[in-house]
Amino acid sequence: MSTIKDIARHAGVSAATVSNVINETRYVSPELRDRVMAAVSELEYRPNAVAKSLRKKRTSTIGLIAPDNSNPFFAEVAKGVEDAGFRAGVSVILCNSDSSFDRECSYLQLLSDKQVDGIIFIATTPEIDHLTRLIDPRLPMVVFYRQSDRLMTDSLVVDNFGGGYLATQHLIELGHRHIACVAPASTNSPSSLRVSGYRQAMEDAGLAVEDELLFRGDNRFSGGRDGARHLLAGTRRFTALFAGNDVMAVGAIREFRDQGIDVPRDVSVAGFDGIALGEVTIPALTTIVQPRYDAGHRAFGLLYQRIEEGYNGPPRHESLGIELVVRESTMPLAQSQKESK
Amino acid sequence: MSTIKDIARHAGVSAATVSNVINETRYVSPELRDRVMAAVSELEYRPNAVAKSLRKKRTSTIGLIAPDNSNPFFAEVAKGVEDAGFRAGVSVILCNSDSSFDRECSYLQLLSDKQVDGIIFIATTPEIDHLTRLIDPRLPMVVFYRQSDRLMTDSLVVDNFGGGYLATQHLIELGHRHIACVAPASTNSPSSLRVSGYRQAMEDAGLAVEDELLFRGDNRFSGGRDGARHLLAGTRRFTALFAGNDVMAVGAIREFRDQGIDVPRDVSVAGFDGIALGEVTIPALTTIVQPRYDAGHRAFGLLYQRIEEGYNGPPRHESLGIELVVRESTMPLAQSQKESK
DNA sequence: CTGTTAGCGCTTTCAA
DNA sequence: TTGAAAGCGCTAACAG
Repeated sequence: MSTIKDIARHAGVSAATVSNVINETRYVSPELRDRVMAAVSELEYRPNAVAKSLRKKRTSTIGLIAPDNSNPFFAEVAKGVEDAGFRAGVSVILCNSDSSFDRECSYLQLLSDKQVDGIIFIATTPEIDHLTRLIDPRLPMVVFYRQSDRLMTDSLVVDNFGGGYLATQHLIELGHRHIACVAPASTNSPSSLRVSGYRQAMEDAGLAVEDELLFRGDNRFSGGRDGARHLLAGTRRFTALFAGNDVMAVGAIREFRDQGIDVPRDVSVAGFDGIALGEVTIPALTTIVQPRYDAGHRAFGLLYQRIEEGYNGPPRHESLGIELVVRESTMPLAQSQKESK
Repeated sequence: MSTIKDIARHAGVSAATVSNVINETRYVSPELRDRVMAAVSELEYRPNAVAKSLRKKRTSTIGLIAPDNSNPFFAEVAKGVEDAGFRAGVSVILCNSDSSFDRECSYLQLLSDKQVDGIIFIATTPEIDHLTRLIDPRLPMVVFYRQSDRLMTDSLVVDNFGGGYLATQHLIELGHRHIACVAPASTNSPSSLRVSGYRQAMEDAGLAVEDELLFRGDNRFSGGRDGARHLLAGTRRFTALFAGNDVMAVGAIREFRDQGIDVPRDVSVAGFDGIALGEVTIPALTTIVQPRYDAGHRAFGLLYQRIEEGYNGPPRHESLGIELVVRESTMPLAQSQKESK
């Protein structure tokens, strides 16, 4: 691998000149420019990005910390980030936290040590203030779902409470009275806010939230299955289910089916997230759609403004729009159900 | 941010000594060690990984190039890579090629410029020999699904042909005679080998492969839908479908349903990949399961042996086991179907 | 046992 | 309009 010095020697110019023609950073006479270019292609020179980073204190790399890239929701967000990054010439380091506080810490440190230009952080632990204290506060960071006044980071939030409310309200309007809920076990704000929205909608409609109908599991297909199994094993009847996210909704629907319960005929199920998968499952999922790909894009944009465009103002808190999309997994409470339960 | 020199000064030792205590790279007397440690924690010193990389010619970073991280199959492989990397202290740069040759090139260059220690490449373009010529052949690389003698890279392959054969044979054994096929449009070897396996199984059973029953679309839910729509619009009857991958299978099942065709009653569908999703769809997917997470792990392992463990031998070509898992989306050809078609 | 020195490959003053 | 020189923060000879 040839270095800038090899090119300089080969072209009979100084290293500075080589650098200047490559980066178009100051005028270089046509003759020299040509000689440099020739040397560059002859020796197949490629600038060493590590050296450049050390010198410029800029790596053109950001980190993306998310719980689990194999969950379609995070995968779709990640794709938005990667895509925006690619266009802007910045690469993204993929970090799965596995919803573990320790792993979040490790990655935060690692990224900071690697001198990334910024971090996109989909946090799952509540102690986020502690986390950010781990790293230089000047390191640009955009956090999903958390907004803290003590935190000087930008954030991208979604109205989780409103979404939970909306989904539950939809179920209530369909005539359901006994509505169960499954949500991620983590006490992280996104899912608990969704559950709060569920509670509020129930309360506003004068319906009781029965503890037995509230299940917390892990944020995967299996979590949804566990929830459904648990609910079915309980003594309380229900005709509808609000799942804290689509993946759990799909898992729950499957478990219902395995136990002879049809969705939506016997139980209506509403999810949250709007992952692509929800459009093709049978039944297609009624859910609160949030823009995943676009969220990734916007998160990157926020970061980029600080990294490249010199924005240095106060933290910004943008919010993502959500929308109730009614598909096949919910339906009006049937007369037969009303009578039997 | 303090540097190693700050620590050295603060502890009254040389930079070399600081480096040596931090990296435990040679014996340092307890006194000095303590002083260094004290300075490190007082100044909250963190070594700059970029500087270290420049010096050591090692970045502890690898690149992962895959078509699309939001496709569950690649997502699950990526997770395996990331997880193995995390444990070994190497970070992974996420690169979506979007199945575009240009983008594969860009990323290969980028990664190489960034001095990554290795690349895991899930290639989708046939011109892979050209691609690898873009970068230093000494850069460790493990390629998925391609095995080229001209290529000096390690590879991880799966018996795509055998899998396609197996899935089709399963359909044939169920009594199906008119078996359609949808597969990714790319002429990349994985999917075309799967289709070849399908063809061979048909031929071995004395069945005709009808061109009209072969559809190529994109490797997403929508590709599967397109395939189903196309097949249904055609004049040829079919009672079963082999989909080149699970995502297309799920899309196809959904489209069938939208057009009043029930799977598996009216049409049996078999997929390929074994993504987690296939266990929870309704109907659950009959498919050729390949180890996704484990594949990522193993790919990383191969790379790591070259990066860290000094392996410098000839290219290795490992293969991943596959398995036919029969679930709900396939069933014996019903008498009624036999008569009507 | 530890410190000095050189240098990884690049960019950026500064000087000409 | 260009070159020389310094230096980003670290590690690895080499000396002592």
